[in-house]
Amino acid sequence: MKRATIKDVAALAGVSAATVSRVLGDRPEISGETKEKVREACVRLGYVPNAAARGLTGRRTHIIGMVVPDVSNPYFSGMATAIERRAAQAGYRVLLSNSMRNEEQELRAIDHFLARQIDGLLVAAISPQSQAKHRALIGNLPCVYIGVNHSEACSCVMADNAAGACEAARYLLGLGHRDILFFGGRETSRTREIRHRGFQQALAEQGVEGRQITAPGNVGQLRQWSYENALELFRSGKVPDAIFAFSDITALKIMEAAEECGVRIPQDVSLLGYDNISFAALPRIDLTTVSQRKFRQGEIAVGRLLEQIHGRRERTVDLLQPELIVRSTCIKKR
Amino acid sequence: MKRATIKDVAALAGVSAATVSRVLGDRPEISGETKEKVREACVRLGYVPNAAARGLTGRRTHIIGMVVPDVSNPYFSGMATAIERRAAQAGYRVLLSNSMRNEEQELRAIDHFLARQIDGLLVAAISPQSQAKHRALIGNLPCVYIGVNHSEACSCVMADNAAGACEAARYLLGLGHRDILFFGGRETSRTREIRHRGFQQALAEQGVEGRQITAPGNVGQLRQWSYENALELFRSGKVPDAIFAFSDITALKIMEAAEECGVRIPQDVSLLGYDNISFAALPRIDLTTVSQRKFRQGEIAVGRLLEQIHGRRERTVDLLQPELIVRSTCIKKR
DNA sequence: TACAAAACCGGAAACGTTTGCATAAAGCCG
DNA sequence: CGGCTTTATGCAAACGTTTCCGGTTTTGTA
Repeated sequence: MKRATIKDVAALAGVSAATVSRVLGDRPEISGETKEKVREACVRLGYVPNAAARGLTGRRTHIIGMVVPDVSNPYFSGMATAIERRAAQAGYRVLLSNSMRNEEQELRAIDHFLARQIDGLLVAAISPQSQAKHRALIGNLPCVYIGVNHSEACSCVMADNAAGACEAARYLLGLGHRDILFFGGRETSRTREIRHRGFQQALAEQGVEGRQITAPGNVGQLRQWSYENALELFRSGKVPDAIFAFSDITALKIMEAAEECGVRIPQDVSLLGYDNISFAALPRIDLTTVSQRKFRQGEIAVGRLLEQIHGRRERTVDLLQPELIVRSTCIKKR
Repeated sequence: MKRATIKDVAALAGVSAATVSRVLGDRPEISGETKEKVREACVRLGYVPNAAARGLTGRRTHIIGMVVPDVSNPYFSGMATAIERRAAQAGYRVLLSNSMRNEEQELRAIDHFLARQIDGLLVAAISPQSQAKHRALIGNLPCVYIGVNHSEACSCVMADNAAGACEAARYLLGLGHRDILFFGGRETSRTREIRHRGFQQALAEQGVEGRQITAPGNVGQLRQWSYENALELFRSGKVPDAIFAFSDITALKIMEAAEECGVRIPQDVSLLGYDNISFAALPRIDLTTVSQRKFRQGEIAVGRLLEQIHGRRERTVDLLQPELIVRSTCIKKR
């Protein structure tokens, strides 16, 4: 039950392999009649070109690689869907890898992808150190970073985290809160750093000082950490006016801890998230948050990558403006 | 900046290409000394074997294909993570495709995958018709179906949906509910059919009759449909004792509609979901549901697929026992 | 009608591996 | 020390395409 090759098709159609190849490429130099015959032979044999052989002749493989920390995270799974769809439309397939926030795994994945002759790479790097190491491997392979970027030389598409955090913090200030706590995220996370900077800037404008609590870089389960530390916070009694959570997932964990401790949101403390994952919109949650437009990010990233693959080599940077989504977890300070 | 080939390595190490190939395969018939030399040359040149060429020689590509309806659905994204991880551990990469519940896209994806000489295929088929069509394409390529299966001939791993639904329905009956509504899912969905069958069976045991509301097969946004129809249900005033939702996502939409209509859960109506997606565990949601153990499913699926790839050709069927997760959305009937 | 230009197609090399077969060197036995 | 087995390596074919370079045949033009 071996698969038909181009030679089989050629034999059946009574032409040469070269001709078949040209028909498949829909090149102009063959007669309509021959094309017909060849196409017919193709379907008769159920012929499917062998991608490996194609890749070998030095041309496109039509595969792009994508490495993210974890697709089961709604943020990345949303992006992944958008990416896969746009890529498929353009005739590209995507090879997936989860780095699980592990530098070695991230590098190994990229290495494997390179061996596969991928045409381009999309990566959500876990750290600046890690990204720096990619560069050596990648060479001048088309590549765009998604979500975060730590290099002046790389193309990227990301949300303007500083602006988003700034806008959100201003909103909190506008509601009269002054004791605002920035909660969560790994201290090594660049994204956290940027959001925190936007947050600080907004506070500084009003001359108020902010607090923060961050997770050590090496915590395995950030969710777990968030829950435990929120619990501790609420039990300590030093509950702030408002909490600016690093992410929606973090915010959800904070809610959970609050529930546990009898702290009411938003009556006792306002809570603001970041990401606008789908569950934030549920009535029972109804979390005020900032939308990163991950879907759009994915689409743009693929678009930019394809541009690069097709020859455009300048660096591109797309900064999407995040949007504050006001729901019910933040209210005016009494 | 061309990549180094095996010949370059061979030249640098002063051996033949064949020898290099054998070193890479860590074959026993070469001397330790030569191995050293070759390995050294490899790192010096930053050599990475060309996977296309490897695939061409008729051997393994170490790629498996995975097609699911939509990775942004938490059910599949959880499974995808598990799959990718297990596959990576075994040295396999995974090519991802979303069928978006579209038969043509599903088939096209499989076709592309075949052209890529994948070693095996994991698919969550969208319908029996669709799956029947795969069979012709796939031939005897290793393949295991995940989540659903409609063919006696295919290997598969799935949760025992009938048993899960049955157990859940018995639980509802045990709480004293008699007017129980099975809500949601596409009428064309085999999974829905099976869950509904389990549900009916449990009811039949007690001699009670069940109602059901299903979505037409062609609705685009099932979530939207669920929300609207739940709204309609609650507004009609014909609120049942309990609702058995086809999935957690559906249940979430039902909650949303209930909120909107002032119907209280669980005081006015008990609600039970299915899937145990992560958000079901949040205190604000705290949905009673059935766990499908999607993570475990993914792991087993990869395991079975690898077995097939490595030669074992009998059909395997793994039916995981689902687990009822009791939370707070179902209470005793008043 | 003759000849150049187009149009169409085949031959063969090339892509980077793996592997069966051949071969050379080395070790073993008596 | 001569034949024989082992061990270690090289040669070359094969995998399925694409594409360059020509070679026929047809068409157009004078």
